[in-house]
Amino acid sequence: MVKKVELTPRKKTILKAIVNTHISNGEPVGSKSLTTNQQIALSSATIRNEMAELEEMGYLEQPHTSAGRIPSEMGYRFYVDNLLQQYKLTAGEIVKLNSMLKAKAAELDRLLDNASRVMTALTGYTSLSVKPQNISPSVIKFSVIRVDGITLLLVMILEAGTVKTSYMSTPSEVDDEAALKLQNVLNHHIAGQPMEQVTLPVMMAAEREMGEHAFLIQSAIKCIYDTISEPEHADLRLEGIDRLLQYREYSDVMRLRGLLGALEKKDEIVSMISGADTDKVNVLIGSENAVDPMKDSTLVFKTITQDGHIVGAIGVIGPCRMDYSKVITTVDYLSRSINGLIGGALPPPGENENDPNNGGSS
Amino acid sequence: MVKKVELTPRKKTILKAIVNTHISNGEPVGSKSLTTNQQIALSSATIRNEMAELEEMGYLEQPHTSAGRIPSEMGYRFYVDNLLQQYKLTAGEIVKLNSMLKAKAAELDRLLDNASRVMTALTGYTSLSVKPQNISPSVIKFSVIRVDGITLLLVMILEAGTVKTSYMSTPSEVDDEAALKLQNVLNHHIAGQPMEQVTLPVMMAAEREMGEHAFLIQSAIKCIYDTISEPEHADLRLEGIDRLLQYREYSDVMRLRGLLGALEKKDEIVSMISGADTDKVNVLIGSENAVDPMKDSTLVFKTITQDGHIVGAIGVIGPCRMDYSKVITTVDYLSRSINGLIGGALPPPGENENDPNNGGSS
DNA sequence: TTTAGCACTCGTTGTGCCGAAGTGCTAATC
DNA sequence: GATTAGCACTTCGGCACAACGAGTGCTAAA
Repeated sequence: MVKKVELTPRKKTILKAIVNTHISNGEPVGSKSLTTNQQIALSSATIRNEMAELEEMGYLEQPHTSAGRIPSEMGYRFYVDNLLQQYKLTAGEIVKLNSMLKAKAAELDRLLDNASRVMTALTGYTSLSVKPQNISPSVIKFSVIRVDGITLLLVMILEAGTVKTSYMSTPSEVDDEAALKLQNVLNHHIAGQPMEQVTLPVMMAAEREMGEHAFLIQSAIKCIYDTISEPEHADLRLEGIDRLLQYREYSDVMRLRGLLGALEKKDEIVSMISGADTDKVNVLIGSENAVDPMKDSTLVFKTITQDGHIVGAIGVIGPCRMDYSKVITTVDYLSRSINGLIGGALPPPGENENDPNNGGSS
Repeated sequence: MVKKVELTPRKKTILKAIVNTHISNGEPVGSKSLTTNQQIALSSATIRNEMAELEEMGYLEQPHTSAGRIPSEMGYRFYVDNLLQQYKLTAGEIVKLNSMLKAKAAELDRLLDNASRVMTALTGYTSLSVKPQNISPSVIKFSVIRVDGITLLLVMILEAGTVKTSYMSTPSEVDDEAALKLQNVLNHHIAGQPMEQVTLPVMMAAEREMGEHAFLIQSAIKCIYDTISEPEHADLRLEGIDRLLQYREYSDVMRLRGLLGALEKKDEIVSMISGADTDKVNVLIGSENAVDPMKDSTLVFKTITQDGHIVGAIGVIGPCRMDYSKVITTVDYLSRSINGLIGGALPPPGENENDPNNGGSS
């Protein structure tokens, strides 16, 4: 049923027009409504024939006999891959984007949240931001701060610059000197290696070096372990959920519920995103999404990387009939900006340089 | 129309029965269906009369002439204040609650998240957790860690034990000694006082003490200021939004959208919660909620306090016909547990001691 | 004071009908 | 051969209408 033939330019024009109008009004588009289109100087009958062929080829679908056509997933895919017109951010939009990012926000957390908010505001879709868990990262540097007699604060600087802190209770009183000692020993023996390699011999060496305060090592290592290897329950945040409801695709309660339920399973989403391409905007249309209740939706996202590691992602979720052009551009712009701000390799995008680089994925 | 008269015991029983059955099935309850109730050995006609009077008094409403009655907001209020039967957490539920809390989680953030999750799981309603912003807290103790030549990490221990960190770029190379110096000076001059009191003279004194590294003070103070006085954009999190959709109250898309939209305005919700009573479970029924789109919903929450300050809150949001008994008990149990864990004055609740202490609020 | 009975109300459900939109196909036209 | 006009056909959505049922209020009897 689906023949893989190159589309004629005319078919492309028609397909593009169909997708565009369907995206904007959500209704099946009929042959007649296309005759008003400037690009297409054809009668409705001709268009009907072309549409029939496009359907034959798999790019269009008909909800029922006497309705217009809507793009199939394959149609959207083709549109995204080949027909997308470049969206140009307006000056106002760029100002909005930048002002959001300029807000004192050196920390990734806050950057992601801000980005999420502005994405929702600009695109009108629900947006998401992800901070994936670090898989047992190693600590670059320790610092031990004595809070009071029996409480220490461990500060851990992790690989990507992330900072974690954790309070640690000590079995007995410790003084500043002991804290400093602990700090030195931790930096000496533990820092720089993944936690799996902190084996018994390593710990014993550390204890030896601690001298009379050896008892601190046990608690400290447990504390470190708990802090950095905690699952961090895959932080996924949604912003603007109410936006979903403006599309009739989600007025079916069961479908909406399914989607929301799926989005609650944050780990799944996060692992999906973590496995994606890091160098482009990923567009997962309909059943390209692994999770079943998302098969009616489209997820557009791009990862944030630092030193080659994925440290997060931002994206947008909405119906398949999505303003791809605008969404992709926005996601791309923001992710580049963030990458730039956190000191990644990519420069922050200039105001005129928007190259979404949207490649297919399925 | 609403006469303030004491209800007869029989009226109470009937009202209670009505609320209970309406809560469980969501439909208007008719006089006949109540005759099967053991507590009420009356004919439907008698019950009808009582119901008519209860409606007269304002406790019940009739969606339309030939439907049963549903509780009015006032009915719910009375139910919550006077008729609520003690819900007894089952052993299994307590296990669930505790296991969630035992998970290594000394940090409030994680505690709140966990609590939220388990609340949703146990009650079946959407739950929320709030971490309000600290209004310009003062730093108890500073620690300065030299990351590399031109980067320092400031660690700030705030009043309630919260730890904040922030990277700070230095204008020129600094060594360990300078970092240590900065730490001492910050602890000496800045620690312990609210940021408003860090005035020019204070800063100058600090700079004087810094000697050749005086230039660090400016950046440091700006950095501190940015970090601790940042609005922290009122952190409100929802868990289990999909749960909302199982109630027919929210199958009306516009209403649902309104509610979700309102919940997106996190600041409003947070400020509402921050202004609430700290020593009991707050129950805001329908129009007792300040925000308009929440007027069809009920919000049950309790604040988490530490040293008398509100440091967070957990709660549940759902339709007015909510399983108040279970929800209130769960929220109370969890909030007490958390208060206990973060070292508040209240002891964590024992397994048999559930005293929700639900007072009216409007 | 309670209850049985009955007329009444009103929402819900199911049915049939009609119009609108849009198609596919055929035959005429360029 | 490609395009177009015309027409019969299909399907959905909305509307009116009737039948039904649940539940009430009221009256009169127990």
